[in-house]
Amino acid sequence: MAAFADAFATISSVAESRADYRRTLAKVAIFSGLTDPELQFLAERAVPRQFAPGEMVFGEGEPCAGLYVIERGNIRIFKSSSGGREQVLSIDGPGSSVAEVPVFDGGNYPASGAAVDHATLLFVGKQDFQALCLSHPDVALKVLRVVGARLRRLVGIIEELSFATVRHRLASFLLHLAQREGKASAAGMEFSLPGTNQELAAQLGTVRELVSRNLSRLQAEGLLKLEGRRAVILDLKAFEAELDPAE
Amino acid sequence: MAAFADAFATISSVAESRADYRRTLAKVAIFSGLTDPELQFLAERAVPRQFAPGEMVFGEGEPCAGLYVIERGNIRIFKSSSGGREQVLSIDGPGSSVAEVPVFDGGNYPASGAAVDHATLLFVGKQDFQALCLSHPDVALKVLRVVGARLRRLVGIIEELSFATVRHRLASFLLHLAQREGKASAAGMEFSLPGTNQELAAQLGTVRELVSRNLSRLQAEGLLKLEGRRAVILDLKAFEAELDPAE
DNA sequence: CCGCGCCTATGACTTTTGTCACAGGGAGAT
DNA sequence: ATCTCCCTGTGACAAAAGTCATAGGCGCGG
Repeated sequence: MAAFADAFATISSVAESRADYRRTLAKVAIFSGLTDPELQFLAERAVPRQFAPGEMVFGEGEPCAGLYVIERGNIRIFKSSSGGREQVLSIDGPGSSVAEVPVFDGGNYPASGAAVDHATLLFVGKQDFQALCLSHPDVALKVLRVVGARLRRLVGIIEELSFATVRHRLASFLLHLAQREGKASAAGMEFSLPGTNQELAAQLGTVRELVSRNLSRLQAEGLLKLEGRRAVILDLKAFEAELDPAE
Repeated sequence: MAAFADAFATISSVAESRADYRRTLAKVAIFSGLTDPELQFLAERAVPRQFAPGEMVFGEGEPCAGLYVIERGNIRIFKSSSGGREQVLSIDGPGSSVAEVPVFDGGNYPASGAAVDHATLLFVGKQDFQALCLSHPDVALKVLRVVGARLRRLVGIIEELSFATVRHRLASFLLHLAQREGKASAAGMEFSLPGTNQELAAQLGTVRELVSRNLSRLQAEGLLKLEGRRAVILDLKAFEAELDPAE
């Protein structure tokens, strides 16, 4: 009886999950516009996977079996050097897909992926996805749009690494952050720094110490105020001026 | 009579060009596998354009009207900084296509393109190409493969800029060059440096002087021999060893 | 042949970046 | 509480990157 109840619960939770998956998939850019049966087709084949904070989703150089759709949490895509440094390429949140590229060119993962926080992903097999693209040409076009956006971001990173100083990159990062998630307070735009200085450094392509130093310097110059992980941009204009000269 | 002869010559040369275009298009990765009528469709709509060495094909930020297929010559895709520096993203030769990405995401060109030498391109309009992708899903998949390769290259550039020194990048560049176009001579792999030091610097993401200095240094250390624009890698192993430690 | 323009090579210097070492702070576990 | 552990902040230093100025080479047109 207990066994029966367990089995029933499992079946019903599976059915429920599938419906959840379908809802999750429907929200993803590359699958928007698909009909319910098509989503159902994918949902039935999707494999859910849970990740703890910091856990690897895939490693650079590994052969690619399929792509992931983010249901919950955030995934950090990064390169790591033999010296132990990391360079973040992107951080993607719920509704994004990850690793579309290697699915198509047949190569290995060009970079590693790890969960930032506790994350739930749906894995979609390579063959299923390719089949979908062949039967639904507009899906391929949507993937191209998404990959295009990714490519633009990478070009942006190259531009910054090649032309801009760490100070510059930091200022630019903070400004974007403030614009996206900052709240206007009496003093200026207020927001909180994401993650540790180490993680910030990985996104800017530098090391912990330089982030710390440059934050201090911006504060000493009166452009920024820091209180723990809360930051306030005091002089928005000066901050923006920081971006013009050398970019 | 002369007018008639001219007109005839023009007509016949146009017909001939279209056949040429079709042959050119057939060699391009993203169009491989298309049938003759399909190629013909594109060839009839393709617009040929000639470029002098150094001439701009498109500029960063301009709206994108379509993509280019390279018939002859080489195109350099690059970003430029306000300080006058340039960062080369890729150099593509005959049989490659350029600017596929902005065709799909509808955005502007993310970087500039200029002819390296005297170049002949075929311009394919956005709408024609999108229509083709919708009617031939495998074309979209091929585009995805090409774009994927491009993305991988960009990730490689980021990795080098972020983790490797100029010396490192230069050594790596020379090694690749030697492997691709070098001839094994008595002393070692011989090849010629492409373009000026300035152009080399743009590909490595640095400035003229550092290229010059590092070349000298490699020579002083006995790894490399230079005679004008001819270079010989004397110690292949030492050169390869140069790549391991910090990458 | 000479002068001009463009390229290379190189020394001297500045700025930026990165490394190492160490002190202190705060959160959580025992 | 006190002890870890991990994070931050910083000074001192080393290495790399970039700037500026200058000298010299090479090819080309007048």
